[in-house]
Amino acid sequence: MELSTKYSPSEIEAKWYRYWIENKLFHSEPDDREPYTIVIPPPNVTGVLHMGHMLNNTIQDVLVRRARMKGKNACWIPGTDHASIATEAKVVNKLAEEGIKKTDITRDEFLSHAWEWTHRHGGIILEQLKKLGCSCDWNRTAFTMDKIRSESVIKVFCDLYSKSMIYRGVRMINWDPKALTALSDEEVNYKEQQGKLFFLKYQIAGQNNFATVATTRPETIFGDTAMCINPNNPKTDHLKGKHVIVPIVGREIPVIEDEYVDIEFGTGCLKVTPAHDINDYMLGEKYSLPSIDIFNDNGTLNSNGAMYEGMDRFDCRKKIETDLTNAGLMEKTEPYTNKVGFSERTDVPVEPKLSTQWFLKMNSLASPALENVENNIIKFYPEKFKNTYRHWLVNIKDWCISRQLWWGHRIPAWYFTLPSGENKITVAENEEEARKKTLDQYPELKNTTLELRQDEDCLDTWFSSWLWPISVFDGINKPDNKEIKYYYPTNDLVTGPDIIFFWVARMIMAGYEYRGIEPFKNVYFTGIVRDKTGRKMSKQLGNSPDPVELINRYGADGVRMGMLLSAPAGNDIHFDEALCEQGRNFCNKIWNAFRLIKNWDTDNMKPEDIKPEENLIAENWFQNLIAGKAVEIDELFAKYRLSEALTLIYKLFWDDFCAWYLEIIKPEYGKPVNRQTYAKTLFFFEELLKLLHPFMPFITEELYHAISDKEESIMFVPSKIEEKTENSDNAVNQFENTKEIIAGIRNIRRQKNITPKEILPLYIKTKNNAGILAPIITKLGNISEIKYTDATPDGTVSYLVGTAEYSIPVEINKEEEINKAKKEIERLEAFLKTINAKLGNERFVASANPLVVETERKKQADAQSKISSLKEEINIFNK
RNA sequence: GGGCGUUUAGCUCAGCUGGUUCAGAGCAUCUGCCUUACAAGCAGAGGGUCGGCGGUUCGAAUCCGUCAACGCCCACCA
Repeated sequence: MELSTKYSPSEIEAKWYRYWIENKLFHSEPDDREPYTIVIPPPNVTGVLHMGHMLNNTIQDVLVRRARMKGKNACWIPGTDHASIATEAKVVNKLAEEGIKKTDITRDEFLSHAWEWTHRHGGIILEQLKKLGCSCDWNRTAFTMDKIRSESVIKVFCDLYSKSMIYRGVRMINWDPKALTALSDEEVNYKEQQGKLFFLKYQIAGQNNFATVATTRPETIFGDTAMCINPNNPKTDHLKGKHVIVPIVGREIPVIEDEYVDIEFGTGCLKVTPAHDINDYMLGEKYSLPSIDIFNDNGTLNSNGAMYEGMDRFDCRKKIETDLTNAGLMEKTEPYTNKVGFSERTDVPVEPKLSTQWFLKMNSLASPALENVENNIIKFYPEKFKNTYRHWLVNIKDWCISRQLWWGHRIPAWYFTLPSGENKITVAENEEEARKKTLDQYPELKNTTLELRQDEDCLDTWFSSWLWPISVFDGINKPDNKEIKYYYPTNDLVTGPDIIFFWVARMIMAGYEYRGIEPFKNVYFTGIVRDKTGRKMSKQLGNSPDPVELINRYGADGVRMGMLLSAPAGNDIHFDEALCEQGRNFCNKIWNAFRLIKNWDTDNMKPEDIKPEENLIAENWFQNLIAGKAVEIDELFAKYRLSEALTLIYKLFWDDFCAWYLEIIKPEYGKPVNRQTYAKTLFFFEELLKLLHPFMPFITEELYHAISDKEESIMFVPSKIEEKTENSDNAVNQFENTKEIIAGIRNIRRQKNITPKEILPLYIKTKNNAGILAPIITKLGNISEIKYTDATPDGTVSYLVGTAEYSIPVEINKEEEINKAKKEIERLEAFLKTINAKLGNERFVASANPLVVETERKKQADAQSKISSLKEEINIFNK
């Protein structure tokens, strides 16, 4: 059989993914096996795959495939998120390109455009995940705005409202003047801005004197309803009890006193604008100040802005600076750097604004969420994120859940007016229900034409996401259904720490509120994917590689390995394409190991009675090695140290299996292999493939079938590795020692320019030869014979492994060898000195662990014995 | 301003409750090899006073204090 020396992934990947899907191998149904469940963090429905998704989903797939292989009923639920603000913004832009303004069309028209957009672009990302090899149960694909999920959201809203946990209130919120919506605190990013500090002069009422105020936002003077000073500030004493006049508008406002004002900052006078600053708002509440809103929703000034009405807030700032300067009311300006909040979605400065919004009370939801992370019912990996989590929950504020958007779940609240003229609200799952409820509550409305107007706003996207682990199993609408009972709580959640509040914390809250139990047991926080210079990957920088392009270039297995190698939990990953190359090279190595084994002459295999001794040793060694490694891998998985688990398997395959095991058992060219050895080798190869399968699903499935005829997919085949025994470590250690002996031979060959083909004898001077695996040394060292001697023979170069001395006859430079030995003696003597110091220290011998003392004694003896060997060697040279 | 975290080889990191010759791994680099599985490979080698200073201890990369640099989160003095 002729096989290319290079592994080519593309056809193989397509073939096996098709096979997995056609045979429904990812599909899960409840049965009597133990479930293992992951819900995907739903990506934006119209998004495309980026490197963050690659990392996140590779990790999930590794965990799912590992669980599946361990015999669990693994179920990975895929799906997408409607991403209300982001998607609505995209649709608005698209309509704008066609010359359509959102304000010119009806809600229904807009929504039909949005759905069309969603259907056109939706799900691309899920197709990309398939390329990566993700083993999601695609029959269960969910969408946050499909029927089940929408009904769940509405139901939960009504429920929380009926429990008085949802309320409507006027609050200072972050307003996005571009998206025309309220934002939650978490959706605002603060950035440093170069601006100016303006010193404005307010005339003191009834005097010809002025009080100066320092502000960064002179355009908000129209909303001023007080000036505030610190009662303890002597410099502003003269203002106590006075009134001042707001420039331009000429309105008189009181001077109030509060210690909130920083005496050191600016002039010690603060202008108070309750409608447009969160702190001023609090002052306004405290002193019952009126609140004057001066902005329209789009950030232009309203009629309270006098002659500036209709002007944009930033234009107004410039204009008012000029006007105040001309009027002599601008004392001065200074350059000033401050932090301004920007909308995460539209990147425009947010405007603090008083507005009527819907809120969810968080206190009662927060306490079980906090408690069950603190007590490790839900574990975080890495644990450090518990700190962040705790901090947020302890200082939690009510959640503003309404958004002034159309794309999303419309708030199920209906407004109506009583005959008395009073306005009322009914919250119900639909209009019909609302009508019924309203009429039940107000029988007097029965004979009127009751007009119900539904709230125009939508719910925050996260108000659907927080139900995700429940709603994907329809556990809100049908709390007792078979699926939710079987799959929930899920096992692992894999996500980024940036959404720990948005999503993780709130899912935990919803879990306890609606199921009375945690939604998942472990949370694995991935890092942020950065480029190799440490910059965050972004479209703007253009430093993010296209994941699909990477897969085409290196193969999905190669890319998966590249991602994982650099990704310890919680650390940012510095992504470098070189790692994908390493992954691809590894695939190639596996492929070539397969070629070697596959091409052995199995028709003329030797009968087992002449099985070479070295094969027996190698089989025994590798058997023990893999048993120990399997245990280590389990331990690493238990700690979610996937990158280390992969590295371990990588070295096991490459260094131990290929470089040592296969080299030992490899028959001479064209010669047949021993039958037993062959069977054993196939066994090892298949077990290695199984260990690798969660990380590299495609190549392992391909080779599992190609190496020997198999019916079943590798993904369900449990490991057949025997348990580690007490003798395992001995066998492994003995082999490690042998590797060093062989390395010594190779080293001498290299130093003396002796080709590996030249056969050499090896002399060994040792007190016991029990630890020496002669047949292995003979084969891999290309040694003619091994002779045990009492003294180092003349005309040889020697080296030490442990306490034994090995020598090979070569042409030598005595001077050089003596110097080498002297150097080594020097090193050993220095080492011995530190050990002697330790052992000579009574307090060490008395207080240290006896085992430690024992090893120190052994080190001492070893060093002494090595030194005497070397001295003897020098003597021989000097003869 | 408050909190959290990081700092170990050129790069990315491991080193768990101090003690296994503990200073490690992978990649990169250098040297020699196209040795019939694999040059996307093989065989070797070099490279670090574990961020600085101080302390605890018989013993510190590991524990404590402090300083520095970097990163993240929270708050947001107009």
